[in-house]
Amino acid sequence: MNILEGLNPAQAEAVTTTTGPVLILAGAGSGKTKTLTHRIANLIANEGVWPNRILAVTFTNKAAREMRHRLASLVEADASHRDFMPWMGTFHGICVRLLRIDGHTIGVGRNFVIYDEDDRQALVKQAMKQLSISDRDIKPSQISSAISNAKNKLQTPDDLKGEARYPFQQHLATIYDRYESMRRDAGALDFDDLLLEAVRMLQSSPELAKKWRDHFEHILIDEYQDTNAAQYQLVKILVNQSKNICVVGDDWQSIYSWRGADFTNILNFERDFPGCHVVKLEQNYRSTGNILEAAHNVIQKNDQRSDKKLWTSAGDGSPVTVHGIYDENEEARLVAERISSQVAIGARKYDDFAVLYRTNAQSYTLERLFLQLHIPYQLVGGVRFYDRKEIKDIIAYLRLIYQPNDRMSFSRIANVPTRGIGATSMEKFFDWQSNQGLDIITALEQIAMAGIISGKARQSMGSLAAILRRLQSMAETEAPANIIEAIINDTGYRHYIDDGTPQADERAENLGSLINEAQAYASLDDFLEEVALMSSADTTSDGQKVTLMTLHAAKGLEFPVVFIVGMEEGIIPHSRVFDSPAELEEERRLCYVGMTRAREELHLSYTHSRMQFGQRSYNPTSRFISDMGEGVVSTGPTHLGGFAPQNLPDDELFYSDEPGFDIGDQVRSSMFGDGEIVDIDGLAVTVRFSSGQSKKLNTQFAHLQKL
DNA sequence: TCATTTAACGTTTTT
DNA sequence: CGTTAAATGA
Repeated sequence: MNILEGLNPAQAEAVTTTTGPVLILAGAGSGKTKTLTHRIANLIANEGVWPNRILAVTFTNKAAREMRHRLASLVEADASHRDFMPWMGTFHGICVRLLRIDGHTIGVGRNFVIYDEDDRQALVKQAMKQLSISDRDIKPSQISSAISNAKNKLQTPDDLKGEARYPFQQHLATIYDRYESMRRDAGALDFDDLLLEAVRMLQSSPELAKKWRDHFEHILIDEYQDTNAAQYQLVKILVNQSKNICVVGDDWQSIYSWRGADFTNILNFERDFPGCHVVKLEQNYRSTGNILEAAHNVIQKNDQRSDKKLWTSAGDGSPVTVHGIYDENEEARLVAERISSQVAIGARKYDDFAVLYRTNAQSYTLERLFLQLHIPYQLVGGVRFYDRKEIKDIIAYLRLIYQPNDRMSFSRIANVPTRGIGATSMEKFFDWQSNQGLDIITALEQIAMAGIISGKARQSMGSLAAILRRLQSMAETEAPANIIEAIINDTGYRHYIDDGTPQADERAENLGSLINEAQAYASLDDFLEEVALMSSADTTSDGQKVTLMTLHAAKGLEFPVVFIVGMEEGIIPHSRVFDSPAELEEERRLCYVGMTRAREELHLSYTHSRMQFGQRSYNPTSRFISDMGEGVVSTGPTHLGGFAPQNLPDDELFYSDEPGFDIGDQVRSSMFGDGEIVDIDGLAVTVRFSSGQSKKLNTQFAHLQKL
């Protein structure tokens, strides 16, 4: 049996300890996916566990897909039952499956649609309108994320109402409540509901909980450090008497606390499952010694962390390089030239490189230059394929056919392509529809006869109803790809996007790709689910291209050469975390994750100045740079020819931390009038002006005059 | 009702 | 700076 071959002793121990709780503390690059895959293979091939009785949770769909492939090739040798695969997927995906099977017990219909971030925010907006709460004082986006937070902590509107102490919280609870009833009426679940409702379902019925507890003999969870309260609760419910639960994770790589993830879940695993078997994977197979050492030195500065020391037998390798650059354009140029020259001499291929950054906005400069220099690149994240307008429109049609109560989707497509159904007609329609208690398609059919709505709109609604009804019956027999084609043709959408602009072709192409994607799915619910749960990390890498992505998106990946750009205070660590020690530690972990993606070369850069918010800003070098230690770091070129800083006046080249102001100084600004300095933070001063408002200003730009 | 213009606004990270 | 949402006029 080759399943145990090629594993080191710690990995083998993790694979062969098949009963009872197991905690695998796996450092970066220690072969954790391999261990997990082999563990599953071993359970199936050597322990005789029925694959269907195994639940394996991964962080992304891509990870699940990869694991499935590796598992297939491992087990294939003696596994005749290829169709039988373990339950594999993300928490969200698993919950969808559970809810489709048993959701009806708590009133969740089988054909629910899944709302994404945009849908949720749009619905919040509608809820606020209904409650006549102005979106000037309270931002829908703020409410939307607050609702998400509440759901991740399993809090209901009533829970919030109970502890509401400020007007905002009361409003929040009210809007949340209305949002929930509107969402239910639409037959929809949002992202967080998938977890929340699955937990609620299992908690509501002891028999149901027992059914699934008995079903899953083995549970494995990857990236356990990034589980949130709802996911944790789900795990606790599903683990049965024999406690065959195996979690893998690394608290040093926990970077999703802003999404409700709680890495103390992994630190407390031993407490939750007493007597658990702990395996530490500390041998790193990915990076060279210098990279590992520098990354280690950065993470050491955190207080909230477990103790471990990764090691490698790979040798020191080249030192980590640090480049101080003039501005973000020069930074992009440095990266581009490094890549081009290495590819030109045949030392590397384009897909050996990854450029990592903290915020998506930073990709812009890189993209522009890469396009100019004809460097092929692939952007992970950013504007997702499924976020494009034309794609979302078609998806909305599909959703409406699938779930004819989905108002959100109907609102989106009612007048797309334009058919003369305006805001007033829509309002009348919704009023009438909810009074009659009909689903949207039926209501459309009947409103034409009711004489509520006049002229053109009335006629349009009638013909739209006919089209939708026909598509709906089609959906019972036809594959998703055919339905999409029918939508594009029958609704006049194809003609609608062909508006003569240069983007018309691109849109048509996108629709073609959508049909292609859909070919892979046999049923509408599978396709809609896949679309809804698709993540940016799930974009398949294709061909010889440099990869551009955020540090977050890089989790779990590796590249021979990694650039991390924007190593500046305010970017990494991000300025929004400065007053929170816990969040600062997360930034440090994020930096650690980025650094440990590199196999052979790691290049870091920071700039003297950078355009942010359309303003030039001057950020000090990131504190993480000085934490890396001197032995492993070599300082690279600090500028490139042509745009060298020495061409510039001295006073723009260097700045001191002393802005020449003190707290309490009276100053005059040409923009805001007179005021008093109330706070100083490096080059930024906060001024309270006589008008009453406070402003944070950069002393280099504001031209404040001392009085 | 729709298209064009104008204003505001936002940038952390995403299943 | 660049994008999207509201406002305005036709």
